[in-house]
Amino acid sequence: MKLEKVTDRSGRWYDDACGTAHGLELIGERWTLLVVRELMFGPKRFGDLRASLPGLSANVLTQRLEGMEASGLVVRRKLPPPASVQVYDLTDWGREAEPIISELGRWAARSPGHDPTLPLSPASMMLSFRTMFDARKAGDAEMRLGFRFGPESFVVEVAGGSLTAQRADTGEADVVILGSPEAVASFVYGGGPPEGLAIEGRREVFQGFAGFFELPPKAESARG
Amino acid sequence: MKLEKVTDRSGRWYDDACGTAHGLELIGERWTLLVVRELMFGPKRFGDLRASLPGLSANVLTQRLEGMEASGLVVRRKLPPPASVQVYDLTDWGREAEPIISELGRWAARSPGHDPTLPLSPASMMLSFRTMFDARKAGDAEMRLGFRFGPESFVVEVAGGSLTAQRADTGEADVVILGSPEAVASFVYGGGPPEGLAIEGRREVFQGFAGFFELPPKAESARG
DNA sequence: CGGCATCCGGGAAGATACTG
DNA sequence: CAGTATCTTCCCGGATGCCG
Repeated sequence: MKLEKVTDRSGRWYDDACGTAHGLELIGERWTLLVVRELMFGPKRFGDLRASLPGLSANVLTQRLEGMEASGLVVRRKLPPPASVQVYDLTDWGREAEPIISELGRWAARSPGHDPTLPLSPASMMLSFRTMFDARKAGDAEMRLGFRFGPESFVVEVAGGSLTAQRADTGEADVVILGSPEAVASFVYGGGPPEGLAIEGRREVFQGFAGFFELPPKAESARG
Repeated sequence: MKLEKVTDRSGRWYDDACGTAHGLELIGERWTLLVVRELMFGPKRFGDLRASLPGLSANVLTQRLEGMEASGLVVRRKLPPPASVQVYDLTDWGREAEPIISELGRWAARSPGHDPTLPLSPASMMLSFRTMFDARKAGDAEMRLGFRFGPESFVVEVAGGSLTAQRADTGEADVVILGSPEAVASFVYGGGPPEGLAIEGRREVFQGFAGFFELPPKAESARG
């Protein structure tokens, strides 16, 4: 039976009462944390998850979702008619894993081996805004930006020294940016020109927004 | 050659510019983060690492240490004579992974499936103090506690609403606790009597110290 | 004994093809 | 579209053995 496989973890686990070890048992398997990342802005369908994680094959995704459902990270839900499709969503507790993702990302951005030119999913891009936002640089600026990555759109709001990002319609934004997550990252973090982006509305707002972020310095690798 | 194996990650990696994904490439392999945890309080020898991670076999530990050295997490160092033994130590950057360990532990402690009766290493115990310390509960208390787990000893200091824990001689402590990490955890987090512990010095200081910690409430597993 | 290489069995990951 | 079935490849973990 399938349930046995999910719960029979004989030998493969850490036998360690440390919370960190238990955390690794929950989200330490390959791909699991990236699935959490992709669900962080709301439910997704099986196929959408596959599309945003190109290296992940269908059978492994099935296994991961089963395991995550069994440990209470994820719920499988049917959208109400007329959609009537099945989606996967994080539980409240699963969504509370965001600080882990943030800390991991913040730390790894300092790695000498980090290659920022690889593909980037929309959810990654939005999460990185939350992680890398520098309230000191933003001061008391207030702005609302829309981002459209193909069919997915997000609204990012800066106000009172904090930043929020949500999946939402870009209707009321001061400026709307259309393009790929990679192009947005290259502009905001790379400091280059806004190549490959279509910008509708108050362009200078986006320019100012880009000044609220700075990649941390690379770590020296050979220091003890 | 061996170096090729370490760097040839073709196909097995995430191809994702997100910092989180890169972080998983660095510390996402099985055991890696637990090795970091064990080194968090200072260098250790190969055999000491094995002893504190019972499920980890020698060949896998060798592979992990090689990978961690290659990515700049760990340095291999020879202690000066007369010790003249080889030890592994975290780099500064490697030590900065502590927030990841903390967040993961804090989050996982809320898991319904967490079993706090499993074995616990001294380093885990000390890290959990750093993670779970509640400054509000400590107020302006000041104290210095020594912990002796077999050959390893630590000093924990509470002062000014913050807690520090280091590997150090227990000489100048107000109270010294001798026993197993499991017994300490059971007393501090479980709220039971101090069974299996020998307490030298001001017993009431340890009692008060235990009041500075509280496990967070378990998460509801079936909520979206 | 500490550190590392080698061999082997079991199992997880990845690719592809297939089904409702 | 949402998975399942199958097959291959590679990793994990245990045992053994080699050198200092």
